[in-house]
Amino acid sequence: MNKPDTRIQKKNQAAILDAGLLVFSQFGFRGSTLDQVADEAGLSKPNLLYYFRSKEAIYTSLLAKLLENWLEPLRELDPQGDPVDELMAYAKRKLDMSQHFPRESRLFANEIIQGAPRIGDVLRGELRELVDEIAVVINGWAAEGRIKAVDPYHLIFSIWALTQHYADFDVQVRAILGDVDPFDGAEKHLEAMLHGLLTP
Amino acid sequence: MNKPDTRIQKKNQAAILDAGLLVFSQFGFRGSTLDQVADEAGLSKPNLLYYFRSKEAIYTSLLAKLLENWLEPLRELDPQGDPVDELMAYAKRKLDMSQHFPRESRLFANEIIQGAPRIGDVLRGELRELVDEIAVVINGWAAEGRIKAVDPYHLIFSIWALTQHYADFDVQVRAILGDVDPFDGAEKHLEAMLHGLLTP
DNA sequence: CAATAATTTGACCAACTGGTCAAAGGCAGG
DNA sequence: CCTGCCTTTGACCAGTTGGTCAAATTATTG
Repeated sequence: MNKPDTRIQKKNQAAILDAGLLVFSQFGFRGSTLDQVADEAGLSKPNLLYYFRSKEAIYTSLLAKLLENWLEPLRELDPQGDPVDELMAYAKRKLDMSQHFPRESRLFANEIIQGAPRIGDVLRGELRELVDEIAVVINGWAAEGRIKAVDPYHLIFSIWALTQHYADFDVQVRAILGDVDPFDGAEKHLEAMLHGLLTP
Repeated sequence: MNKPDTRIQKKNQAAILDAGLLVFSQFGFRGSTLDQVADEAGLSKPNLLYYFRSKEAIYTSLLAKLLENWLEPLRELDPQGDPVDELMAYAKRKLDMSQHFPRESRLFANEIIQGAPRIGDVLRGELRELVDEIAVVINGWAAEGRIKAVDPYHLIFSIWALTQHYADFDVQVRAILGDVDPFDGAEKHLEAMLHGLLTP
């Protein structure tokens, strides 16, 4: 029964999601209006609602897409690889996302700050399980003496915190750095931090 | 001309600011309504507006108070002290704020994510100057060989990022840690991070 | 206790909100 | 060119929003 989307549908749905991402990531769900999204997408409000059932539908559609990209890098972490390399690679992947998809990061941040009303289940379910698995791996590495003993959970938190900071607090970072590109120094600093934390 | 506030004024203004802090920190300025704040404060909406000119006035009043507490710990950093001790003390001060004043942290986060429309000037002015001064101090310490060479700006960012993460992403952190108190491990991890980053 | 000032409220308003709907406009295949 | 479907829109609606105001209520003070 699902007819494949026409060209026009694809284009407009993409435009709406792109506009929604921009608006929702800045003002959060409650602070955003359909008119803002419609303007940004270059469509009329009723036209938006022809493609999406409701404001909520646009938002949850964005969140769903986001969660995939959010969890994926975690899965790519290879227990067989070199500990420092693996964690560094993960951190860099996250930093790249902050650099190239800051709106996604801010959307996520907004949702969490609001209390994660729509993704709390994923956090307590899928995400937690994933992190638990990785914690086991990291503890294993530490037990083998391949890295220093660290709390794996807080290690992961610090990678998240630092990398997402460059997207979520972009305005503040740039206010302080002036013309210097934040991401130049960020990567080196991230390396230094992980190195100091992990290398025996 | 400024008559001192009566008991009733003090009580109600405090109630309004407390309610405003709760509401604004969760939903941001645009996502919050005066009715929410009024309910939370246990006052009627017109009564709110008897004490504050507008929604904006409540919000900016909160931001002003917040900025003081936000900048103060930075000023307490003593260039004469022991580098690692000083930075560690600063980080712990920030972590304590995240633990005991998470709403303030989230209010700040919301404002920044929105693009800091009301405090951009402070960021580019007062905050930037302060950070610049501290950067000089840190660079001095490094030049004297008392700490490893680090980018002082990104060092400060990582302290901010990590400490505020525990307040702003509280829901996510607790979703992952379950019953474990985040702030137990956080302080130790913060120490480990700074130690690894600073100790030669 | 009366008078004055501070506080609280219900009724109200214009603008905005998310959402509906019937009708009109456009576009493909025959 | 016509038919049928996809797309777009203007008009509209009920509920919410920030904010006003005059009147009522409650302190405070001489």
